[in-house]
Amino acid sequence: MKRVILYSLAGGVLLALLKFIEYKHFVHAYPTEIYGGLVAVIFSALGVYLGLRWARSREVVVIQEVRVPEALPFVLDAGKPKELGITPREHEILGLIAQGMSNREIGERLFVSENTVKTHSSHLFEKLGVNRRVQAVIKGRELGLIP
Amino acid sequence: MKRVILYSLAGGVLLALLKFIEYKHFVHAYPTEIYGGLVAVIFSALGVYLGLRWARSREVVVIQEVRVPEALPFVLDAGKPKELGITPREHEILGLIAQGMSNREIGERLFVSENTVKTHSSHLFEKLGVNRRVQAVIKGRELGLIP
DNA sequence: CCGAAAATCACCCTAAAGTAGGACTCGCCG
DNA sequence: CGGCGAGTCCTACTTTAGGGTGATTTTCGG
Repeated sequence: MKRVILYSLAGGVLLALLKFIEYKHFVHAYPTEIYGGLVAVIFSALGVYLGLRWARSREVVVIQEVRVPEALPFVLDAGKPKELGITPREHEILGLIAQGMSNREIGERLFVSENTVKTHSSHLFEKLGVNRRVQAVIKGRELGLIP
Repeated sequence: MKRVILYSLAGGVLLALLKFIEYKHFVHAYPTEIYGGLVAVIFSALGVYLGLRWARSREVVVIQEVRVPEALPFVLDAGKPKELGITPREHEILGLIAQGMSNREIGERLFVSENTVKTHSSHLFEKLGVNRRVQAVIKGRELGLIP
């Protein structure tokens, strides 16, 4: 609102200035049309400037809305693993892979050897039809196996 | 550009109209100040309208990017990479990694050698503070670098 | 035009991941 | 009881990733 008042004042000053100039030089030398055209051009420019200003400040608000990320609720479909023949252990390991853990870390977490994790993940990849862990994560997410 | 021309024409017509009115009624009855003030007001309004129009069309694009949180394929936050010092190429490679591609596949896609892809991904991992590609995908998603 | 950043590629080495096959245990079910 | 699925673990091998260093070329802003 401050801004509006300021601009209004500026417009008034400009208007007064033009009026002053008018009486001193213009009106006596040039026809009224030119004076009118001049005023029109100047105030059009001013108006456009004001319009852009206002809109820009509004745009900031929009960007604020951008910051809100959608938190789509993950519905863990308990039936999905069964359909694909994925065992609970394989499902569990998929979850840990999706968290960026290495096979060794997963083994330590589950108290099994790295080889076991490899076996499980191999079976998992086969069932998901992939051959890399990133792909497994993508596929698992698509199938609703992991959030 | 079409829009600008159209608005210019409209402005011209309005000016002509005012000029016409002026000679018929106004000038003989009221002082020039009032005429000037009228022109100023009208063109200020016109200018504000134009300014808002232009800006609004820009605004709408932003909003539309926001309103599609689920099905956005490659609409990414263009500001984020800069904050983290991530180059366009690194950003691009992050996207391909997130699609489950191997370094070799990425190299073939981008017509560069596998070594180059490795170099980029190493720098990328360093900037993201990770050391595995799955973690890079997670981090990238958290930071809004990838959908 | 210079210099910094970016992009490209190479080489070497290690670690991690993935593939293939076999083997053992355990619990469950017909 | 015998077989089956699940889980565990192994060896051996190949491929993929990742780390480090160094070099050249492009690109771009001052």
